[in-house]
Amino acid sequence: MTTHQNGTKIFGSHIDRTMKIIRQHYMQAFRDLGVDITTEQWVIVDSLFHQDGQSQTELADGSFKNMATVSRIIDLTCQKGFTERFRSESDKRRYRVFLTKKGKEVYHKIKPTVDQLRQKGWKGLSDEDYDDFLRIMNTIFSNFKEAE
Amino acid sequence: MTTHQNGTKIFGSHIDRTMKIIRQHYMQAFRDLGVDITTEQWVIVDSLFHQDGQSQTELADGSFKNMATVSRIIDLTCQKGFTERFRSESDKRRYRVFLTKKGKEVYHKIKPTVDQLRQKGWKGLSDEDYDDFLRIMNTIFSNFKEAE
DNA sequence: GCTATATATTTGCTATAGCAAGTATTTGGT
DNA sequence: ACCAAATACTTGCTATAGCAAATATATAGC
Repeated sequence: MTTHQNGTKIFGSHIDRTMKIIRQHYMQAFRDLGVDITTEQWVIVDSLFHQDGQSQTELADGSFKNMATVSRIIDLTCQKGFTERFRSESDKRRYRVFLTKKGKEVYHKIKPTVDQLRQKGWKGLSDEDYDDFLRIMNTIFSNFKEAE
Repeated sequence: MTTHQNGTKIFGSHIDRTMKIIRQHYMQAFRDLGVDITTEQWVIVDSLFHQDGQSQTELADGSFKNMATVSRIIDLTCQKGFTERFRSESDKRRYRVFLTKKGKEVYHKIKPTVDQLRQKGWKGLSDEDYDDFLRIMNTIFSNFKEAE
């Protein structure tokens, strides 16, 4: 992986490969735990645990996913019995998505492992690094976002 | 997006959303250029431009992709006439993948735009930030990689 | 030279991802 | 109250992604 090239900074490939290995280790950890859930399904379950009854649009915005993608992920979490969909009373276009009892159990089963993975991933890095990390990631994000 | 939570550092979601927006803007730029190519196909074309005749395994390793994924990406770049596959003489299990004339033209057409995107993405960030960025990304990567 | 093992690639399966088009419902303007 | 535009969601299409099993070829150990 070349680091420099006529002054331009290459960042995409580093971000890509880091994201891939994170995903792989999450998947492996969930498999080891014996929970049939993917990382993207976990993101939704985690989001609902902290705020239950979100609409699919809210879930999409919160997880930076496409509405179509969220629609399909929730198809699967519902099939697996982690979530339930109900039409919103006040706006019949919307669903409200809720965690089931099983969904909450899965959350509690997985959460400690997620914390361990986060600590493992950040090992050797400091609080200052975290500030830098957030600033750099948010800057790149905004540089593209603001151009939209 | 919560930044802290009982001391553990959340990094996956930031990396994920940044990677997504990068990909989207690359895709849009390629569409605007009128070139029918995806970001992942671009990665392969770029790699071959710098070292032609790589095997699929080498391309997979260099781009942190799965061999199956690379196999399918190259199916598409061959269909589109950007690349060609030939069986290696010395090892008939392998292919050697080469850029075609069209593939090289596509590279030259796209490269300036890619440089612009890189500069745009890094705007507001310094050379020191780049060192931090590389160190942090590589540390997270290694923290997981070394556990394998 | 044979056989077990390793390597390179493909194919099938499932999931994520984004775009575009379609449906249903709601909202805003008049 | 009515109609146009906006919003929420789904579905079809194509591409990326990883795992596992299958095929073909190469290599190592004997």
